[in-house]
Amino acid sequence: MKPTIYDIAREAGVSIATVSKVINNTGRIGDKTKQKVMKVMKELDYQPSIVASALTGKRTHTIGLLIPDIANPFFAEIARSVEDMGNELGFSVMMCSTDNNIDKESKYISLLEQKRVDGIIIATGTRNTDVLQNLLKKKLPIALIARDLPSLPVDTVLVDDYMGGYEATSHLISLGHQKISIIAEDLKVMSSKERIRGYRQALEDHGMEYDEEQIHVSDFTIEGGREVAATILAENNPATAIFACNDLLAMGVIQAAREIGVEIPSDLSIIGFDNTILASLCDPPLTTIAQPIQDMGKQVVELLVKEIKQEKQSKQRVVLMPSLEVRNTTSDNTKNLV
Amino acid sequence: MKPTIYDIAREAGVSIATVSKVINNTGRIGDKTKQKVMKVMKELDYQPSIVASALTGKRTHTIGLLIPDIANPFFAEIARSVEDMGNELGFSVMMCSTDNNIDKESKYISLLEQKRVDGIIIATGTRNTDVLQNLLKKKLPIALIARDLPSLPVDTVLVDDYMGGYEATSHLISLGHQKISIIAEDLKVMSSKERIRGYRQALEDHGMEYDEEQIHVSDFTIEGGREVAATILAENNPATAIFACNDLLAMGVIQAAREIGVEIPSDLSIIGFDNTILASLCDPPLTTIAQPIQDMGKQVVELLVKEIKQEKQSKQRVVLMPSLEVRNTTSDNTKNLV
DNA sequence: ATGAAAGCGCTAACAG
DNA sequence: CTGTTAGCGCTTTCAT
Repeated sequence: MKPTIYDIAREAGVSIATVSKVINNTGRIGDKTKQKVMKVMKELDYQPSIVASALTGKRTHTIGLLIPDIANPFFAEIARSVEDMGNELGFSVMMCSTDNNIDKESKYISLLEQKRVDGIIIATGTRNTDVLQNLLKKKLPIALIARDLPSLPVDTVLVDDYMGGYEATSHLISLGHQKISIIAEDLKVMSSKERIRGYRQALEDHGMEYDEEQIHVSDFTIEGGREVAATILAENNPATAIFACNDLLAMGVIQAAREIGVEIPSDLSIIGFDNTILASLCDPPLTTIAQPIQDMGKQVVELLVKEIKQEKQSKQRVVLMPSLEVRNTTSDNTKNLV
Repeated sequence: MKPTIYDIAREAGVSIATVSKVINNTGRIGDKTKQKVMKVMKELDYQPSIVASALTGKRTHTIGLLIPDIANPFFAEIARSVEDMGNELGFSVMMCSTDNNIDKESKYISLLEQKRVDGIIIATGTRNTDVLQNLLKKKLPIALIARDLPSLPVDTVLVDDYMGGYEATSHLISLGHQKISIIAEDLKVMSSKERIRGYRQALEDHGMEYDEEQIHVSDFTIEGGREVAATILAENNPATAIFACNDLLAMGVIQAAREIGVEIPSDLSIIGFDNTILASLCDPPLTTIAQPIQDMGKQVVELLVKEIKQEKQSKQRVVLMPSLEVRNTTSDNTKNLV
């Protein structure tokens, strides 16, 4: 069996209270006893049980990370930065892929509560406000990343989606495109709405017409992007540029274009969003709006941990700026220059 | 405060033992009391504390997953399948990215022990046999995925790397390539050795010369692949085909080739290993050796959980077959046909 | 400076 | 069929 605090106490000839104190470096213990206890702990390869410690009201030092899918490069990258920062601050992270499914989400959250995690970071897109509201009531610290729920008083870290949408569209416009389609993820999700708003504003600022018809909705899969793009390209007088609201969608657009022989970027310009590893590897490399993933992950964890340690009273929203990453899927709209 | 078993007991007018029994569905309890208790649990939104339950010797229903990097698509995909299967069997997974760093690995393992995880799945590549040996001694269930440690009696799920190396090389040979380089991950790691052995055997079976000079070593990063490939392509009479031991490496090779104007596949054929999402998205799409990731993840979890539940006595090795996925980075070696 | 003891929320005999 | 009770390993007053 694993040695317990009793074994250490016995072996060191002290009480368990003393051992506990040296473990936690609390109270006052003589230097000799301290050394002695530490020595015994080493010898017996003793590891305090976090489970037992948590039962007495201390933290579990574990946080939950709710994301749509860990196999999605964008979220995998977020997960990595969350894990790194969490680890640095002494927290392990439990991963929960919800597929944006409301049931899975609830189930996972309930599970995390049972396991008494110290806090939860949420990146999933469901508009599951009730469950979150509930968490809030229970005082379970939560923080949002890459996701916005303005109605909820929670720490949030995200990119300025409106700005991103604006920049993406402006880039396309500056290249001479007159008909620009947008493929959004989900009209009900805030970030999606904001990107569309940015798209619209850019159009209007440049005196171009905003046409509802050009708004297409898909999900966050390659397949989804492929299908929608196929529809768009099959139109009579198809758009010469497509703004895909995430890189995965953009991959789908590239595939769809390739399938019907549409050249990128000469026949069709494409811009994505996220700047995942895919953007630099696909063919041709994708022009996209970059999110500062590392920074975002780092900041949510910091916020959440402060919340956990009750080192702060007010909730915060930190909005980071996205940036345009020009690669090879966008170019002058030569067709219209003829 | 969260309601405890005492709250339920009081509210339902029974003892905590009774409540415990209805929670775990053990012992015999009258139907009425059962209903009553369940009703109260619902009303108070009671969730049994897994922490407390674990302290009494029951499982934590949590497993650790040690991988080099969750942001690496191959491991992210593994993680997803592990998470899904784990979830299905009632286990949460804690993610641990070690960067193949021996210290991080030890630290994470120690942490997982403290948190009393029920078992650990290991996919990291360090030859950290001591730590594992230790785990084995402590009877902590562990299982290996995509990784082989023949000296250790542990459940293992992997692909036949030798076969994969053989197929990859044979494919290249069948295309007429006479000079084939291989970029391996780490000569000390079993899977790497096996892939090289397969490469060598294929060469010999086809009456071709095996040349140590053609074995190059890198890591598992794009950058690493790029650098090594640059070296290879800068040789006097460079290889006409490269077998990159993982997809990431292959991405680097593609980049290196592009940088110096070497056409793929006409000037250079490339084959990867893993068949991650990258393989289908890069440009040109990568011919590669596919690992049945879903199946692998599913099977390790099953093995580990059986081990945890002590439903099996003997350790097992399951070796799955890889398969060749032909895409566009390999073609006839036309040069030599001239 | 150190120890005794109560208690965290739950499980598992053992009684009744 | 249900309740009493003794832990599980640790933290935390409160004495000494």
